[in-house]
Amino acid sequence: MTKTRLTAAERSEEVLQAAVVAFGANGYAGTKTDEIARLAGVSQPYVIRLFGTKQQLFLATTNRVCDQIESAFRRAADREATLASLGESYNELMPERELLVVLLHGFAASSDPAIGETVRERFGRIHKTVGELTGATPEEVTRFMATGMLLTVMAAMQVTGKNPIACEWATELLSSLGNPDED
Amino acid sequence: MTKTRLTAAERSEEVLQAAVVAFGANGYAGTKTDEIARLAGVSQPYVIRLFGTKQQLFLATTNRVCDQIESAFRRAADREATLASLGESYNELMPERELLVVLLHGFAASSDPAIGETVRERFGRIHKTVGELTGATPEEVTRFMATGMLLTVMAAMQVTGKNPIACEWATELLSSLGNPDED
DNA sequence: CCTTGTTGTTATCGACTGATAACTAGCGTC
DNA sequence: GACGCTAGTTATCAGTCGATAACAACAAGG
Repeated sequence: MTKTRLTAAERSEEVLQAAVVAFGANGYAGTKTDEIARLAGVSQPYVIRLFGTKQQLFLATTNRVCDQIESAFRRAADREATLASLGESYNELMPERELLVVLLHGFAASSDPAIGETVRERFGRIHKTVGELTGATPEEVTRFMATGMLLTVMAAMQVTGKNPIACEWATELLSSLGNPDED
Repeated sequence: MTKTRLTAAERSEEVLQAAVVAFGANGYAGTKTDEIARLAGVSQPYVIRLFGTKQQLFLATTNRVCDQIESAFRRAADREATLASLGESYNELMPERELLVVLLHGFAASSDPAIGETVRERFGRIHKTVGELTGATPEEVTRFMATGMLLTVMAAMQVTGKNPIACEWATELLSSLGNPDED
């Protein structure tokens, strides 16, 4: 457990992973840089120096999360280019509940101009990517995104993911997602 | 513009309306009680004394917002008990973008146990209410909620509501909501 | 008009929190 | 094996923010 010295890039990567967890749990305004630092095992000022600003760290975290979501969709489309296939990749994403939830916190922090701009751009990109990957109709893509938002919100409410909070409506709702009348 | 003296209940009501605006704009952690106070035209300590705690004020705000959403749905069902009718009431809710967005901020703040519990309870209630009011199948209700979440997220991103931020994907997405292949 | 209860304010605390500055220490290299 | 560069720390500030306490002003009743 001796202090392992890493390059700035490597350490930034670790901090970014910690940031996903921390921001996912408490959102942009609700997360202190000190908590991220503790999760990453470094000092709080160093976190700031690596990313310049809490805001920039959040933007980096958001972009990283969106990259991961998109690449998960790409991998799924690689196996089978259907909405159903991409939908299954949600389950692949779910275990790390934070991924989706960080995005939700980005939406919530949209009143900050820089965050709003980033988040709109990334959401639009995901929307476009899903359409291109599957060749589905706009209506189908929109419904897919809608379902995704519902799952994201439920993840934020902690009724999905590992050890979810018990909730009758949640289980009922999830089961009614399993059998859509078509697809 | 002389100081109008109100009863505590009346003033609380005004503060609550200000809280909807403020929390809707910046979320739970991102909003300062002082800003709510300024919006309501009273001093910050008085806001605290009326509600005890910032958290309790947020809970009151959340509950009030959910009440308004539910009653909007009830009014819509009173006119016509279909999902399409309830869906139109979204447009009625939209002008005050904040209403939906406050709820989103509640989801985002679910890591706070008290907020999480409240928000889960209220979301489940809305879900149940929609089902009861329309008699739609669980799958239909779920899809309705999913669409609602998508609209809520878009409201948070400021691409809907009065003077929305221009966005190609947003207009495209909204138009594909207008013509679902059935209903 | 004076007392009393309720509305509302000003003053202020104490904890927090992002950011800066200045210093320390490991690692390669000539 | 000193030098220099980059990784990382400790110390600390300056501004914020929720909350408390003490006080002020207004209205109603006797």
